[in-house]
Amino acid sequence: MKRLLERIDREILAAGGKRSRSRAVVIEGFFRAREHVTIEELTRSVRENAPGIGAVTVYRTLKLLERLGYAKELDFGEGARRYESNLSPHHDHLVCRQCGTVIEFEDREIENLQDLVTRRHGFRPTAHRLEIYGFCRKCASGGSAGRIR
Amino acid sequence: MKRLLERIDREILAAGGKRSRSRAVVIEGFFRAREHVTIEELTRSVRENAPGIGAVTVYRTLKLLERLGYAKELDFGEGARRYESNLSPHHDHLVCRQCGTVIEFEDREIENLQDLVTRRHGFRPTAHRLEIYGFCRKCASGGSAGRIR
DNA sequence: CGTATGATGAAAATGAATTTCATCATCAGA
DNA sequence: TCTGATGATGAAATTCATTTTCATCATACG
Repeated sequence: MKRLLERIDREILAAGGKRSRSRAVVIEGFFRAREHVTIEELTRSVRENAPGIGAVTVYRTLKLLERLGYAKELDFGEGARRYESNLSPHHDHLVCRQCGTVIEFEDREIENLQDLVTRRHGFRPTAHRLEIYGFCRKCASGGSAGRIR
Repeated sequence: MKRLLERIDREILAAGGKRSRSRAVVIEGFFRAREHVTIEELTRSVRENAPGIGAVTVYRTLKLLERLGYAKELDFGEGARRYESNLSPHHDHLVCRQCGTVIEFEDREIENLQDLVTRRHGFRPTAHRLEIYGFCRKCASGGSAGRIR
């Protein structure tokens, strides 16, 4: 973690930025946070240690991490974005409509087929998003059976 | 088209709704519009014939069509939703980051693999979204080569 | 040190989407 | 055909996430 933070620090410097306490706290908070945090969640957790930090700084810092390639924006259609760390290998998401649980999965074969389709249309792909919405094991079987939200 | 509009009309009546001129205009406009319209686009085009129609009515009518299963919300991360008619069979999207072109594709095999993954995690799927972002043939080859937006 | 400039946070601005509310239109029953 | 209940409408107000502005603070670097 320390190495990572130092590396990001160096990249920011190299890009003409300056160090800042607040930003460091946000970055560390982000990598410690659970996967798929919202700005609001992250702001709240970061403020437990550093109460003064404004939500604006969290917004700005996550945009920065995204530009540097360390964070990825997600949108599960909840009205607010989420961010995940980009350190773990690529994966897609299963999102439970009942309890909100998100399961990550990775499927080489789906990816390969996507590449095929893309190439067939003369497209040069740069990114993709695949989300499957439904009900997780618990919610699908549980009594409150799947009302669609 | 006439049959379709009548059918929707009946469904609205059956659900306790009433007929309305404005709504009829919006619905017909929606089915005539190009795939993947934004509210703003649709409002503008609808107003060419019926100038008085408010954007709110367009919002409400599309929500209604979605509830009835005739429209589907899309989000290509542009800040505003798009809607597409749900009459044509299921498909996914290739979105060009340069010129905005959207190509639709359908791949049974990808769908099958998705079902497999989903089942493997005990999930009961209700919907999914797959979008591949990149550069279309023209933009990938053209001089203004792929700046990422 | 001193200064140029990046970073911050509060408040204001933006912009899509939704809600409110007074008014209008439609349906159903008399 | 009237008439009352209620759904639909559009303008304006509201909401809410995100972005911008701006005065101030902090950092890097000479």
